[in-house]
Amino acid sequence: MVRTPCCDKNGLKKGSWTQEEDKKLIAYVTRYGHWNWRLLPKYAGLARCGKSCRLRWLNYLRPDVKRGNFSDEEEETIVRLHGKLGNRWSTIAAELPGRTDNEIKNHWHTVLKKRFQQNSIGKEAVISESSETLSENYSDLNTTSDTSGSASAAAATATNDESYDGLSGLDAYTEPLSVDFWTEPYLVDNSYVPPESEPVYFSPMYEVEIWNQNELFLQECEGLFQW
DNA sequence: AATCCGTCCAACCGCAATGCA
DNA sequence: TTGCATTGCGGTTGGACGGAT
Repeated sequence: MVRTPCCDKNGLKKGSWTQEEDKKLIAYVTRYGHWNWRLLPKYAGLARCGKSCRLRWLNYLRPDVKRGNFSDEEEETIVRLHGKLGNRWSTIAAELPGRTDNEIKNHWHTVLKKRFQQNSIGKEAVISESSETLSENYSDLNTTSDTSGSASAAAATATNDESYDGLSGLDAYTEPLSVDFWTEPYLVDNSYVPPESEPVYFSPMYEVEIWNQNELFLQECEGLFQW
């Protein structure tokens, strides 16, 4: 979606994720969990590095990721915690269920920071800078939030709704899947023979019958992914 | 209609922290 | 205790998109 797709020196794909890749990742993590991000893409039939898979799952595909605009309460929390903690986005994210550190970081840089800067400029004309603490600036934001930020956020959301956002692709669980999807991981990976030290029972190859007769699994997934 | 420009945000990168043999 | 592997975090990038010109 964003970066130009390319392959690195190891032949691993980079750039935006396709619907098919999302399906594979969701299907694998839902069933087996993320017991080892490094080995996961190999077992899941993905030509991605584990780091990329982890990021995609945590920031976008997890069933509990909240999409859409930030509420006033959420923005207030972000501003307050940022004033207290600084750029500790993961800690801030922990206080906002369903929001990821990446999402919060982006929202801060695109909306809240500007609001904060505008607010600071406005206040400089009235209050001497020396007497004003950073936290006061932040707390001020809570009562002066205008609608411009929300409007732009809403516009961005609308944009996302129209394009492929990965989540619409989760119709994977409501629309019939092709046989290819469930068999492709084996086709991709069948050249890989895990060493004895690796837990082969986490591999789809270990449960071929389940992956081929996936009706029950699909029903389980439908219950988990109701975006 | 075409082009420019600013905004948004998914994804990458590098480094720090943690786990484990 | 040490060194390697893995995970987690924060900064940054750059393409898509929409509005302005």
